[in-house]
Amino acid sequence: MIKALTERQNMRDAYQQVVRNKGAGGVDHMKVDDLLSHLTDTWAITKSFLEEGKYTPQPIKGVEIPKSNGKTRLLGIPTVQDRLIQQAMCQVLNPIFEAEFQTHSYGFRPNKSAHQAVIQALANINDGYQDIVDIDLKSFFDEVDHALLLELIHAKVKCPQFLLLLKRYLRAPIQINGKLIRRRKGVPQGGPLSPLLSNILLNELDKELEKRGHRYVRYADDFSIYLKSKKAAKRTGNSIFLFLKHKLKLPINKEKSGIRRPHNVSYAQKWCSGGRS
DNA sequence: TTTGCAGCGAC
RNA sequence: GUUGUCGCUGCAAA
Repeated sequence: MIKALTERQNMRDAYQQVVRNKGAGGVDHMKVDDLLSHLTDTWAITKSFLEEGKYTPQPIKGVEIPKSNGKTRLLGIPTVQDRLIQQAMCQVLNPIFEAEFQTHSYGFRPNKSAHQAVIQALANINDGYQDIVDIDLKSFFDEVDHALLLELIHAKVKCPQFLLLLKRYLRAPIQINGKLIRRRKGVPQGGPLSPLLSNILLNELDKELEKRGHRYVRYADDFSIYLKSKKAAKRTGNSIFLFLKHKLKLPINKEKSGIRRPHNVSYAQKWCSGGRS
């Protein structure tokens, strides 16, 4: 596994992906081949550190940005080198877990869009599932349980070096105005791996919902379950609340969660107007 | 058919 | 200062 990670082609792809984004956050505009040859020695060192489990990620930079609702969100931005390594990790993990993911999860996945999620939501309503349980996970990214996540990945990936590296990325301290702060839970919002990790954890929720035969739609941490009566919706909502709290150790924002009817499907309206339809 | 640039949206 | 994944649109070039 760690070998696949450090393969030259995988690193090349990871580099291109990192550089493709925006101003490339501190990467100078070297050509890929230049960089790779320039990295021959630097990268060899990094590579051996990765393979021997000696690599320690640098702290992530904490940046507060304003959200649309007036509050702020804390980003955790890894260094360019760590973004590159995480991207490479993402590329080897993605195909493994993509095979596991359920069809009604739409966030952060290749060939899946918010628009498709809306179509599915409307289809559920059209089929008579008109009582909708809407659950809002409280600052989901910041609450992810490390042990649980590592356990889920261990089930599919046995390579100890890879798991150690991943653990170190999860535990990397965050630096806010020069102060280093330890992190005991959560995935940094800003790391290339984070969206995939969030799906890996919430895939357990998907599997539970599938097992119970529910109609549902999930887009990242935002999801709804579609039932045929208010009573069933209430019961399911409570049950899933307990599942999330105990099995996945995720707190729920009770004020923003609840049961509603299709005419105020807020997110569908948002997606319809924004994402067209 | 494909690639490069720019922008928009979701979380 | 501002990161990330995914999706879409537009333009340009062969």
